[in-house]
Amino acid sequence: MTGAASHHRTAARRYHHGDLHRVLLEAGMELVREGGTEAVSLRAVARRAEVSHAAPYHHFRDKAALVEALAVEAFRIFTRTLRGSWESADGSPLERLGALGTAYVRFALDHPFEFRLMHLPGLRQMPAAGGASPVSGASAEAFGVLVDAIKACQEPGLIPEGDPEPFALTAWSTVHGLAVLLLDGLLDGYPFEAQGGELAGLVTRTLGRGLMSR
Amino acid sequence: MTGAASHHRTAARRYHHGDLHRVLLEAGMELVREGGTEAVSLRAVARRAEVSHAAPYHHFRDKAALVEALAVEAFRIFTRTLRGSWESADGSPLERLGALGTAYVRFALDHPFEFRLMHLPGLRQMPAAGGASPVSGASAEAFGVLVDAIKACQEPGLIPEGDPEPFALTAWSTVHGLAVLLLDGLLDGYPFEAQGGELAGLVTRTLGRGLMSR
DNA sequence: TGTACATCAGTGAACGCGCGTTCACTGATGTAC
DNA sequence: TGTACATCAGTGAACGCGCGTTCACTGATGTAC
Repeated sequence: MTGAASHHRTAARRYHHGDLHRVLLEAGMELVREGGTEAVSLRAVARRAEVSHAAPYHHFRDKAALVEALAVEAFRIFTRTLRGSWESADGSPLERLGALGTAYVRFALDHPFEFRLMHLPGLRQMPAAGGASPVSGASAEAFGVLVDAIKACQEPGLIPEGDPEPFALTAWSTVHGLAVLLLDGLLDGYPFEAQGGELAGLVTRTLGRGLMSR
Repeated sequence: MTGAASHHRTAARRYHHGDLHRVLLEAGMELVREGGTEAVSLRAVARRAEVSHAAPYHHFRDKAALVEALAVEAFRIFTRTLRGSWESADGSPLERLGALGTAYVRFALDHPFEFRLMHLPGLRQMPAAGGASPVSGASAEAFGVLVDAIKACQEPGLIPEGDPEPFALTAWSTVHGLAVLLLDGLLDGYPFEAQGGELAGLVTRTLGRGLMSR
């Protein structure tokens, strides 16, 4: 058994990797999960993928491009989680909206590094080919889940009619703020620090009352 | 006029600086305002203060200590701004609470780098001498302004009685979330992007209704 | 008021580090004929 | 089915960079007597 072969259970190592792009992204996400965005460097990613440190340049223009791709990836996972939570929630649309908000906060607490990656400063100034950055598109899709939930509440009259986006924005701000404050540890010192679920319930109930009573 | 003297209008340069600690903090805050937290390094701060790059070690144990001190400084400015806004606001306590929320968002938009500095990940794990980190203390004071505002609303019955902290937390989450989303540029693509004031008004009105109607 | 001396707060050289990026190269792959 | 050749996707050495931190040093300051 050669050294190279021992690194790869399924296939002998080939000079041309085959799917290095994919492997690099996965290595990057692993690094993010383990050590946050700070742990991501082109060299570290290459190391993790067991490839020379210059190889990634055949797949990403520069470091920023890799980070951007990772952020898009994180947003996709996030959106899928949110959508799953909305679809599997029971009760009235308003109750399901509450479950969605709780899922938002829970995701942030369960995947803090991915969540922070999605909100890395400067991520949106990337000069994309067309106009809007891929990250903007990915985050817009996550927001879409929220907007749909608001619409579902409006249909039976649980939330007043009209443009759903202002409502969605308010809801988004609230759960996002709670998630960030929890992640920051800004709420560590308070007696009601029943992290996650309880706080999220409290906050979303208040939010729900505000949304209902126009 | 010697070179050294031309750098200092008021006094000739002395070997012992006199107040280097203060000057280093100010240089650090300047760097933050100009280029964000990423622009802060011990060497850059020393350069800005016109001092050798080893000098800061007589005033800060290491880089983390400097960043921590800068974050505390930023929180102090922030708290002062919030308190000023609450004290100078007109109208009912609920209206003044709305003004406070708007001031929160406005601060974030006006001082994005300082705001981000206050919420740098990892800032709170600093091992302080006693127990709680100085940053935690500084942020608790900012939160105190919000709690006091909630109490002022409870007194005339505008918000239900009881522990004010859950209410304050909800309000905090909402304005903090809005501020962060705006700063992230997550709201750039939407038609209602009347940045700051309008969005803040919209969100705080919904929040206010939620707080009132227990 | 003067002097000796400890302490404080600077200086500048040096260390090692990991990083992003470039470059000439080479092995593997796919295609035209 | 072969063969020539262009292209693709790797390799490994090298570059320069700024950084945090340490160290021996030195000038300035303050205090005891």
